[in-house]
Amino acid sequence: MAEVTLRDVARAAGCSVATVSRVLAGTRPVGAETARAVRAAADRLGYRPNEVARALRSRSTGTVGLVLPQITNPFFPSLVRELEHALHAEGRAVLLADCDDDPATEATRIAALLDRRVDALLLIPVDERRSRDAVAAAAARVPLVLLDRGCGPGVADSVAVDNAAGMALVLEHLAATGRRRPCFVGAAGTASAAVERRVAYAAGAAALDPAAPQRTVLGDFSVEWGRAAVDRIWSARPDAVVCANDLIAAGALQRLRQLGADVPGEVAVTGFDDVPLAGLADPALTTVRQPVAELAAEAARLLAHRPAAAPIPGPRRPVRTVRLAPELVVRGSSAPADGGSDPRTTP
Amino acid sequence: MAEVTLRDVARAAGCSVATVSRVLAGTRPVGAETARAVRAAADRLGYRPNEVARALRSRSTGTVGLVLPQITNPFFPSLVRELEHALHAEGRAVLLADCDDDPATEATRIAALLDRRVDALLLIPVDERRSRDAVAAAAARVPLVLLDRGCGPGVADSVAVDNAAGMALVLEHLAATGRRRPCFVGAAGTASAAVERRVAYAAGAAALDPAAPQRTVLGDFSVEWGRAAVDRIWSARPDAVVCANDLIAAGALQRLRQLGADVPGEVAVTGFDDVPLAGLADPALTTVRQPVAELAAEAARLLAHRPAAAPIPGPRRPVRTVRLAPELVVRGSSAPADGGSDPRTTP
DNA sequence: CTACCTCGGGAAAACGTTCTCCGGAAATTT
DNA sequence: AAATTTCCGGAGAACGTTTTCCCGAGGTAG
Repeated sequence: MAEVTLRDVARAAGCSVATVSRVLAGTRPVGAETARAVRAAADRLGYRPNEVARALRSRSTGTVGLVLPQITNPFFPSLVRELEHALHAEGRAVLLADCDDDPATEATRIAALLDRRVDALLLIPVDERRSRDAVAAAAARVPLVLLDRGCGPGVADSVAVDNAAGMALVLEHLAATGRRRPCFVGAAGTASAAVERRVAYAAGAAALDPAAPQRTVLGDFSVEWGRAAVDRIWSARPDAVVCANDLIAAGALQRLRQLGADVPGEVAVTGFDDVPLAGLADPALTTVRQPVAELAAEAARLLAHRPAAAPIPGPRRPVRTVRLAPELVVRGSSAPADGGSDPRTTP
Repeated sequence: MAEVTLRDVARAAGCSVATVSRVLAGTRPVGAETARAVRAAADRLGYRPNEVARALRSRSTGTVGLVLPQITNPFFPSLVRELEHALHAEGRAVLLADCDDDPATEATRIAALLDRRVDALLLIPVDERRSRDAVAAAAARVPLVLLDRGCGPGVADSVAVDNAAGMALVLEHLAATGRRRPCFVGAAGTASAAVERRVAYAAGAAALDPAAPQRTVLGDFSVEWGRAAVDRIWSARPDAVVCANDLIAAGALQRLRQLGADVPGEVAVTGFDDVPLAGLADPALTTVRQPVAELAAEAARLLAHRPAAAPIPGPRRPVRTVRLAPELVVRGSSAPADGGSDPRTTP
């Protein structure tokens, strides 16, 4: 009773293994009579196909590797969730790999997944530059879609939010609510989200007021940096602190409160990503929401449409890049100083 | 160049497939000369064993299924991370399944993982009662360890924090800092963490002051419920709100602030789990830290020591239950009303 | 009546490992 | 010196599918 195989079902149904396989996989028409008998037998014995054997024979494991920098980054869980659901809906399973924010670990994990013969990889690269080689190598072996962050031009298909558009939304909102002396707290390094957001800020701020001095400080995507950054900029008394993500913003908010600053009266604070804690901060954080569900759906779609590994490494197929529109979520942390409530404000 | 197999290596090394396998798997001593030749050939060709074929033949996929209720619950990511690292360190890969907090989905996911022939399952059950059948069935087929939440007595090995001890730490701390009229905001339902925490609260509160009336309200483990709960209890003016987890506590804190209550001066608030946002709340949340790394290590250890599925379903092996000691993390939300700072306070 | 399809079904060859036999050579024992 | 053990290595059978052949029966067309 330990393991019911095709042979057992065949024996019970009084036909050959091939026939059973055909009935169950629906791979070729089979006589109605036999089909019923087979299905009955399979049912009665509680047959469950061995996915491993199937994978070996058909050279497809029905498995997708999901590689991400750090599952503890609060932006990822909801993304993982959506991806898991999208893939499971197609009958594919998800092999998860956490890279500890380390490119070397990332390379190891990718190799392990390839050894396991994943059909495809979904990958959020740790670093735009230092992840490139491993990613390019992997992309040559299986369909691969980059998520959320890019990895150099032409390396692989990718899906991400339009960071520039998001930053523009923030700046526009701040300008519309009378903020005139914004200041940017970003992340250094070559991670594409970091780069795109700081470039977009610089461009947008300059467009709004070419005369204003640009005040920008760079650290990493952490709460600690948010706290530290405030100490570096508060002396200039900005009336808005634009942060490169919600973690930074949460840290900034905390420190500003400690310093006795009035948010949003004296200074507005904005984030990026709309992670769960954004709504819980006090005041609740105005931020840019990433369309997580669409991101996941689009990634799954790209995978499905990526014709399996080319038999001969022919002319490099052009990579596809999808940019999704973000949405501004206005909350208390950027309410107009005059106290007028924005209709879009969420509790 | 698409796929280097044992045969290719054997051909290149001038020996048989069996020998190559033996050298590479170190499964039987092989002549030094041949071994070198084989390794050289494997190296030169860039041979990588096909894990799928290996799995089929050796009846072990080197894969563990990780099934959890909702990856978006902020307590899980760090647990997932630790588990992933512990398992990858043993060369096992993690198949992730998210159940959307639904027992039916959970059953589906478990079945899918079993079809994929996972070597073992790590499972955080959605619900103590409604998950039981599926879990018991799975436990009969592969080694299975329950994490964080139980699933009825004798169903499977389990590892969890000692919720009673954690709740006792909280009550003791509150009593020591002069709180006399605590009130409990818990979660209804049969999830074991919910049950254990509310039972422990009731027991502990009664022990501290048998005369005091027990004030307890029950909802679920969400921020929204935390907010709503405050409206139900604030009229009784408790001097401490003990919450069943950090999400509830975060909601409670938020609502109390809206109501103009002074935390911690007028009322202390405590949580449970020590999720990342606990430290970010204002004031930072006093809570009970779960020893996540130990939890993961212990779970991995149980898996490793669980002798693979018994060939004959012999006498039910007694299940092992591990309870780990929690740690109280005192932060601002329960600072003594007199303003005296607790030495253990963390920023 | 012969020739040619179609249709349902079986035998058996893959897929890439691991592992059990087996056999010969060398080393050890009697 | 014969008998036994040890050591290396190869042939080939699994593992449980899918898929390619091939075959016979029945139908239709020439």
